[in-house]
Amino acid sequence: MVGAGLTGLFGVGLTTGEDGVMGRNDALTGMASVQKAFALLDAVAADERGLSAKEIAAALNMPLPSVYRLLKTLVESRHLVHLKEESRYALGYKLHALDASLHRQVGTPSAVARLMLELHSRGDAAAYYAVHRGDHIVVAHVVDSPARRRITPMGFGFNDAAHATAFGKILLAGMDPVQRRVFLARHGLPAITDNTISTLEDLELELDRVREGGIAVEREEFMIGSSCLGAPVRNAAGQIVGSVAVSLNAADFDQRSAKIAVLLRDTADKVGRALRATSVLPQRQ
Amino acid sequence: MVGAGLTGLFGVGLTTGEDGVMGRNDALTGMASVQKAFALLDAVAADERGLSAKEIAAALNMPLPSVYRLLKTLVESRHLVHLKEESRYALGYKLHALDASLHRQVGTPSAVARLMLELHSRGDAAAYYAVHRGDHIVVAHVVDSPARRRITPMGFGFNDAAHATAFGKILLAGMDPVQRRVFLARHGLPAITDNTISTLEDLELELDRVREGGIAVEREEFMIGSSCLGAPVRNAAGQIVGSVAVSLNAADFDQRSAKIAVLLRDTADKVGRALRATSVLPQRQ
DNA sequence: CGGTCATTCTCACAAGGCGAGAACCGAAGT
DNA sequence: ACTTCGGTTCTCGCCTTGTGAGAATGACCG
Repeated sequence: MVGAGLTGLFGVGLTTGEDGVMGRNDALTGMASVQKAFALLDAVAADERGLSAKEIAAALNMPLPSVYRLLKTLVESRHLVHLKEESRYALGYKLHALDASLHRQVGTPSAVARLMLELHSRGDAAAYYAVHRGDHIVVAHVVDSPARRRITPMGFGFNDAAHATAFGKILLAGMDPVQRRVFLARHGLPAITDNTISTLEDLELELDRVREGGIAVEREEFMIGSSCLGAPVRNAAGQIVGSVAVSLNAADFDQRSAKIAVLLRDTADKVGRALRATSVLPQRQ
Repeated sequence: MVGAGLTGLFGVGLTTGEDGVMGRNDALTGMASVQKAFALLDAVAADERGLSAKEIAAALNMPLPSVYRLLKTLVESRHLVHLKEESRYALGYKLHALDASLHRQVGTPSAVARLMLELHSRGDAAAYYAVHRGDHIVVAHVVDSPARRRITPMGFGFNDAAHATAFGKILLAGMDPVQRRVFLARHGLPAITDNTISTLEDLELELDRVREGGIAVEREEFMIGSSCLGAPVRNAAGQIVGSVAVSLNAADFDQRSAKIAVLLRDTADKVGRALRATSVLPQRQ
């Protein structure tokens, strides 16, 4: 039972005896040792200060020699570091390099980053830039500041609550009906707050409003106390390839949404132009 | 010869024939499959847009089925994503999560982050916070802005040119002689620019000056056109556990170094106090 | 010098990774 | 509808290589 969360990743080999049948029920993907390596990374990442070899062995319940073998490999490749004086293993700097590459691949051209910075200061609000990537919707760039914090769970990366965010609504509104249906079928419409739109009919109506107004509104549908506005970024063909958004607290929202909407549309247009300029032709959906 | 850089990682199995003896000459660290998984990640990371399975197979020269097996595992663990519509594989969001954990582990308490932000704006310069981690010197936090760019290669993470940076000199000055000798033996004193201190004697003299003045100065020793100032952060026992620094362009440096030095000392003291407050007792060297 | 603890080594076993080839699948092309 | 083609998955023996108990090494503490 100990560490079931982690060892569960393997699906076999725990209770090493296990005599029973346990036929081919394991829909497990191969590369057991690779999976273990990543499970180890996760285990180390989970602790604020890193783990000792013994702790890792316990967490993943593997024998110590195996843990050391993995550790050696991971340290050598700089995905882990060995803090010798405290005999602890912690995450290595290679992971930072990989994250930097990830950011490069998700790709916010510097011109767009500048525009978002401008949006942040002129709009006096946390600013977001979201795009399609594969069949996901991802937040590619965020600009916030201590004074204007972003909505915390809405940082860089994959986002699966498109129906409850302004940028998500923009991108959904731009998808063709089939894709949208597939997308929504995969993600469902979980009710994040009491205000979250959670039926397909309501969502389609909302998306119609978005298409008409050219602006997406989200009122405490993702987080109570925060509301967002978003505008579409279009490629040369007029397809929606991205979205620019800001988040405001509920009070600000009522006072400033009109002005913000103008600013957003302006920014979104400029971003579109910037994208067309940098031949980084953004993938259509 | 193709892709030698990557395949070289394995050290075997390239030219698949290879008949010869090929005894136990490989001082290779174990876990071949794990190494391959990470080599694959690197290969994918290297390309701006990600790679197709076939391209990966070519880059690593492995047979296709093996590549697909690895890909499946990595996609499943979210370290890669499969961009189906372009049949490409690119880096996944798990890498961002790992990097976030790395930042947590390197650990800049938010109080310190605030102080650095303040240093950045009051000093009108890019600000750095560096600490010991294991037997490395790492930049734990950087605050810069379009107006006051950091020195580009000096971002978050492991830094191996301590002798050519202000924060490096501070931390070196605080190490005990034995550790310092070991550290310098490992890293050497590469001449990054014409001004880099590159003999042990000169460096020791410089470190004496640092200890006397309580400030480290670096004048275009790391990058022509940029100079830095650094001050020590001490723990309750008075040991140097970190360093606060700023970079300036050469012109600014001459005009403003006196004022900046005062500001730096002040910030470093406050950081020290903040660290003592948050019981995140920083590891001594 | 007798503990404990972290790390590495040894070695025989067999799990599991390997790779050629074929099969499958969906998307054009004709 | 038939074919072609590229991408992806499956099959199936071979044998590399990962495995784990246990012992050895070595640093450090008392």
